[in-house]
Amino acid sequence: MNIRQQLTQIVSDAFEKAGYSREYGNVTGSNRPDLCQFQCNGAMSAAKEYKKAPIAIARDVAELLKADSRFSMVDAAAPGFINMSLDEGYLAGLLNDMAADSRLLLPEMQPLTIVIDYGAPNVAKPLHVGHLRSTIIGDALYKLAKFLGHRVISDVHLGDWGLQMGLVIAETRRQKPGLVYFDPDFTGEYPEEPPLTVDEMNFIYPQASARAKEDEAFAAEAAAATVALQNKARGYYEFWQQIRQVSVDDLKRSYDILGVSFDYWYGESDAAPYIEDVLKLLREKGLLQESEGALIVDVSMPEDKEPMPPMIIVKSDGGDLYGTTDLGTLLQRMRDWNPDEIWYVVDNRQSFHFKQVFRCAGLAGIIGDDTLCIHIGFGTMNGKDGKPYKTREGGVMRLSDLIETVTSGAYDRICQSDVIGEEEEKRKAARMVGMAALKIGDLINHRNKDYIFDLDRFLATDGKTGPYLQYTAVRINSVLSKAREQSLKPGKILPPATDTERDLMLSLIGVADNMLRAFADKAPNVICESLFDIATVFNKFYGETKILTCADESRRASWLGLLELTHRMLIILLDIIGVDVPEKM
RNA sequence: GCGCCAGUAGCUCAGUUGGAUAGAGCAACUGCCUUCUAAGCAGUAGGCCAGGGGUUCGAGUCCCUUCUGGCGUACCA
Repeated sequence: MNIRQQLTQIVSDAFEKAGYSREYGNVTGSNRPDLCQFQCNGAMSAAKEYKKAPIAIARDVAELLKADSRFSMVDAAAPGFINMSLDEGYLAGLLNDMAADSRLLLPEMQPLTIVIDYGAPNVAKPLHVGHLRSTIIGDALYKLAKFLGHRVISDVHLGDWGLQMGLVIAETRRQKPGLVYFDPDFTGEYPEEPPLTVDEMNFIYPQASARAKEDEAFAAEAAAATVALQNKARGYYEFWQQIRQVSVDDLKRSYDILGVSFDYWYGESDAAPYIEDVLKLLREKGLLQESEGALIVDVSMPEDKEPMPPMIIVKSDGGDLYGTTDLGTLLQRMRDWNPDEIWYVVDNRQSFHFKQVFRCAGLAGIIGDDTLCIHIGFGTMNGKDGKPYKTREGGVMRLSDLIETVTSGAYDRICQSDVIGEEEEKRKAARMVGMAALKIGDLINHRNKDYIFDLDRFLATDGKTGPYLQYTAVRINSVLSKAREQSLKPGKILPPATDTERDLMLSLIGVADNMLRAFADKAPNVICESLFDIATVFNKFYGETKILTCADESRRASWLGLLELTHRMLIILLDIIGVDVPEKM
């Protein structure tokens, strides 16, 4: 059990012993660090039930807690706070326990099977800055859930089966009509060479998209090509396989640089074999209706103030929609993995879509009551004008360009100091620092809100940034390796010698609780806050304390032990966020 | 029209589920490197938590309402 849970249990016991319900014993971190380390506000809530002054209840409970040697101080404060601080020997003991426990004193949890869907980067379109969010938020949640002991399955879930594919097919046919894929009389083997390079594809898609907007006939061609593809028409399907592969290879390179990997590279197209069954289920339940030539499902619920528009399952031209493939994918996931939870890490703008899909899946019995589908939405990246981010030229910024900018900024900064000599090591560190700046710059924001994309902030190296966290870890590492050179060994952690050291210890024992909170809220920014909390206190401690030259041997060993634990906590948390730490910087 | 999300320091953002004196970073100003990495530390200044009502011992947080912004709202994803 982590510290907050332990304290909650102790205080709950005291409430019970004093004759009150134990449900009032919840302990939280202190709002007034000048008064105490932990507090319980339950006496004030209990006052109503027991028709008694809150301060009297607080005193009853505090009186019992005072006898507990784990506290150095317990006090009842007006109007009814119970303030507590830990005995320093007990605190040191907790840290030693934590240092010995690979799970950081986290409670045993029932392991869940969780599927994470990263919401469809599109085939044939390069990754742009908007894709950064779903990738790194999803990756952080993936790693967090794994650390907590859950079984997690990630699926990049490519957008490879919708209209965008039809657009590329139609536009390519227009530009390169000679390709064998478009010859209906062709009966031979299709070539092994891909018909398009990534760059050609990245060029063709925007053209197609623009043309479809102004040319109705072309738009119809693209829609027809989409349906043909979904029916696996010969030629189209082989063409699609080729460009999908080219695109996936390119995406894999980008994700490699981001340091993100997926368990499955499924896409919408992999849902195709399940769509028959989805339609069958919907029909059996009598949910499918015809309307204006399309097949729809009414997903309204009595609690809606306004009836929700129906979900379109099959378009009037026979094509499948995003929602249809999502239902198919859901069926696949239930059959293959039977997950407890499915998390969709997708832009907030799609919340309506997911509401429809989840409702429809529930009605059709694709998912049962014991499977929880959650849309983990996030806000859009806006420019300084508050509108969706555009480059100076007016286009979307490609992710690879952003990474390049940030990395070269980090490289310049590294070259300003001389801690790294070798060129190759400089470049390696620059990649790590640049990536840290990028990831922390994004994840520090609460995921749900839109935020201002400010390149300068991503390039900043001081303040609340990724490089600050890395620098803190590098400093600790530097002391520890100097200690090793001098054969100084870390030892048992002793009760704190200074206020700052105590603050550092309190930050460290709070990590487990922060992880649980981050998990409950699906909020990586909580992990970031925990990191900055530790790093800030540590840097203060570092400035105040001469560690290696300390004459008292057991004190020095204790500090080295504390440094090791601090370093380990930083690394664990940074690893969840997806940030590596260089040797030097 | 209806629905969802948001409005907190000059700027960018936190705010532990209703607690005590609302916190960081940036920008500005003042100090600290012959001593374990100064990408650091200490300090100063900066607030009608969009406005108005309500709920209660207690509201940035919950309810109602107005204003402002973003997004969505049957055949894109």
